[in-house]
Amino acid sequence: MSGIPSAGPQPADLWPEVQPDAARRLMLAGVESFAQRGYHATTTRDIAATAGMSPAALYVHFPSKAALLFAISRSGHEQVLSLTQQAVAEAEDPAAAIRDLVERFTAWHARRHTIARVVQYELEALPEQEYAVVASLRRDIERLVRDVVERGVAAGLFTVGDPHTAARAVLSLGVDVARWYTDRTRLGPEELAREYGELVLRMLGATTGDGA
Amino acid sequence: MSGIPSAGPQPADLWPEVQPDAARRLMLAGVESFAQRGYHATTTRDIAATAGMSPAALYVHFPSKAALLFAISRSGHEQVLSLTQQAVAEAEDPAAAIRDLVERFTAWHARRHTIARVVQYELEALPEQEYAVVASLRRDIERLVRDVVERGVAAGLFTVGDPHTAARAVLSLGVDVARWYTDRTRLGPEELAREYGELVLRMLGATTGDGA
DNA sequence: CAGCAGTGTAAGCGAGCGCTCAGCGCGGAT
DNA sequence: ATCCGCGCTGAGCGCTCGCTTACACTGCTG
Repeated sequence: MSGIPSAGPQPADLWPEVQPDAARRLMLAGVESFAQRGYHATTTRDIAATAGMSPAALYVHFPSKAALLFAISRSGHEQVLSLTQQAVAEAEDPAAAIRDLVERFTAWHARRHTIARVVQYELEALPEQEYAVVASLRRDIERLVRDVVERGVAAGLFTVGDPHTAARAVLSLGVDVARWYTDRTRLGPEELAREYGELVLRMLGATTGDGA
Repeated sequence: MSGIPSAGPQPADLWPEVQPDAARRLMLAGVESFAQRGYHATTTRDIAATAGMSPAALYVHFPSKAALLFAISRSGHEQVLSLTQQAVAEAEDPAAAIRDLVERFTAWHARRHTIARVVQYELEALPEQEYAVVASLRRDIERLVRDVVERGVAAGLFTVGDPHTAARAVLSLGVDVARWYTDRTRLGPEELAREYGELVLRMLGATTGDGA
């Protein structure tokens, strides 16, 4: 998969750009802990221990436990937004855009289910200002999907009663993957993604079935 | 606050059978607090204050904060299971069963979105033994849905690649309603439910479209 | 009237929380 | 050789947490 030795379910190449190596290890440890127990049930001692440091080391790199969550959450949301934008930009028509979007969105939530869990389910633990930043990113993602669905309906490619609700359903399907997907799930991220792409296109009443 | 029957978003008739009135008020307060802030971020003082009592009063009716969560979670899961069973029992064929099931499941998660949030997203805060009880209820629900989808495929009513994944998707759609639905959502629970029923039948490639 | 079970409270205990701070080791520049 | 500053630690502060205890009030029973 990755090319670098690695081993274990933890994606080692997640934030290659995050500078002091210890800061990256803390983010990794934070993701692991927040995903497993939730933000509020995780102690700074948990995170530090997972990262192999003393509790005080966290505060050398992050001003607070909440700031660590924010770094993880913002980065994750930016990844999802960018992946969504790419799908829409590269597709030739709304149907292809939706298929590509759902496939990438689903595969990301399955492959990165640990981060995805934090991104999707721990955002309400963020302080007000930080919450506003990720809420804005989330609105961007939602608007993007809604626009594609509406363009598809306008072009006569989709037949749905309420485009707004249909767009919600499309995102719901992908988001919820983060809740139930584990490393032991029978289908791999790409297989699941392809399956979900099919399901969503049918759900939207896409006239184009398969084709190239 | 209450006293008078209903008014407000809080369903006053939720647990009419729960015996000492104060115990029911504590469960109501727990639901409200757990849904808003999450189990771990909620203090026993929060719950008591919302219920209009002193912190110690909680321990007159429940042996622990976790026991209160369990009472809420088990009751919610039992409601969902029973509503799912009814839909399957009363339907004439798998297509009608799925439509009815999705409609009831979705409407419940929308109308009771506060409890649904606790039921779907706070179960991992339960102690091991209590978790096992609700996990068993959840497996029952999943098996029920999977069986209906498989019967539909066997009868040639549905066309899906992988019934197991399709069943997951059906439940996902409904569960995720608890995450995003609010009292300010444009569509009411029943409207949303009907829309979702349509979407799911199309997603499963149901040959029967509408009809009575 | 006494006795008692059921329901509630004020006060506070021990533990663990997020976070701080004085200081230490070590690599690189002087 | 010395010094500086970054990365990190051990110790611990102040606070809030879940929960307990001792006690009070109410209404029912004999």
